[in-house]
Amino acid sequence: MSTGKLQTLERGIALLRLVSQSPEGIRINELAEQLGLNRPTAYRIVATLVDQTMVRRLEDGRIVMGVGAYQLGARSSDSIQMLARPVLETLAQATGATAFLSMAEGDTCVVVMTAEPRDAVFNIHYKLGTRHPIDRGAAGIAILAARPETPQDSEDIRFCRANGYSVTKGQLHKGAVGVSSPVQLQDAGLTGLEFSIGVVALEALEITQAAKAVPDAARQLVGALS
Amino acid sequence: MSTGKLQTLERGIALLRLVSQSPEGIRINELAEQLGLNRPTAYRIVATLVDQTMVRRLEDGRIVMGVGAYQLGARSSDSIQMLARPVLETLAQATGATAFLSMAEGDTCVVVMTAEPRDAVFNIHYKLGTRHPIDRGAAGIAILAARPETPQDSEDIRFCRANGYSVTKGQLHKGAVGVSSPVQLQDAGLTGLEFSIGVVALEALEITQAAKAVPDAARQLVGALS
DNA sequence: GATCATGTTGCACTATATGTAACATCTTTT
DNA sequence: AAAAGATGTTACATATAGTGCAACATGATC
Repeated sequence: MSTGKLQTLERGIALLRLVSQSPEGIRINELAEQLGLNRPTAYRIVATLVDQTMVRRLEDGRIVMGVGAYQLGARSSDSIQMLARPVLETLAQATGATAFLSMAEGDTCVVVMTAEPRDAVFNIHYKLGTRHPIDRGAAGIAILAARPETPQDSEDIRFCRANGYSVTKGQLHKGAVGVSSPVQLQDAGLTGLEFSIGVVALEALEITQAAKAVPDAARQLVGALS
Repeated sequence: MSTGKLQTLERGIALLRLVSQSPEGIRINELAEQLGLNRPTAYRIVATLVDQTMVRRLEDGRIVMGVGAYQLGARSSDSIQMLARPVLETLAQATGATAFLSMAEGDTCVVVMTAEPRDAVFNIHYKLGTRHPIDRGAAGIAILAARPETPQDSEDIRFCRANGYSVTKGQLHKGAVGVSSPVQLQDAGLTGLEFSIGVVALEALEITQAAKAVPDAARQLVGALS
């Protein structure tokens, strides 16, 4: 193969992905099978990744993610935030409300980044790192709406799926209104990362306007990340 | 080479590391130079990693971390927390105080995980994701103490470096006492990831006991992560 | 005590990654 | 405006690096 992709590296990353999807750990045999490699090959990839602290082996041989991967992720979040920053700023300006980027983590929804409008007299300060149950608040609803339909989906979720944005009033805080859209990274071939972007404000929020600006911002972000 | 490590994969990870240390992006030429590869080789590695969304290329060619890396990191944090959990639980039980794991992020210090003592009447609830300036509070001080000495180091930092743990009273909250130790991952060959572990309690905290238990927990955690 | 599952190493083969050289753009210099 | 320099990218021949087979080691299961 002259130019093009490096097979060994591709396999290594693929293996890393598989490990990351197995919080309880995964065995070499299973890795080999799932990736269509033979055992020795999988073994060598694992050995290399262990050496680099990207994965670790538990006492019984199971393989789990390592500190190195965590480190890379922490650093790359900076890079992502650099991209998201302008989108959030614009959104905050356009709507006059506090813009946020949230992310699913298990059954909770975490605030990853926020931007506040420059020239508003009052605005909501949405604390970084705040967690809510994923089924409450506009951000979580938007993320749920991006998942495959289920019969138990709430009214809010179905609304969001149909219209491209969620609206919630007072679900997280009395008097607070939120509008949010999923960041559809699946469209860009990314699965397993669930973000939503949106705005939150006092009841004065102009929903009609936000209902345009928010999905727009979501699309922009997908573009920027792909 | 019969057994042993896979060169291509090693190089790929090394490259990924370098990129992660360059928030503003890095050029192929520089990657090649720093890693001792020739340009085509670096190019092929980058092409492969781009394909896997581990890195992205900016319009002008610079290379930055991608969403894939973020994803892996997010997942591996679960795995790390699984390891840290028992250490924190034990620490909380032993001291009767709320135990925490914190991490440096720029010039702030973030609470990553906590454990509360089972049978205490009162205990402090330390909110996940809380951020403080890194130079205030026991956790941040401990992290600073693990860094190379500087002339500007505060009294608290020097104390921690000398004794292996930091003690602060009321720096973050009136009446709250914190004891913390750095998680010395450098010893395990990991650089760039700065954690500290510790406890926080009302003034009643038995500092002598905590001063033993906390550094101990830190050592355990280093062992578990390496 | 035999069979199976899992982790690990040796070895011969060749597919895979490599380095050299060359080409394509795009800047900067003269 | 041509020339020289960066930078990104592709072609091709070579040999090194990765592969698969087979075998061995260990522990679990029957």
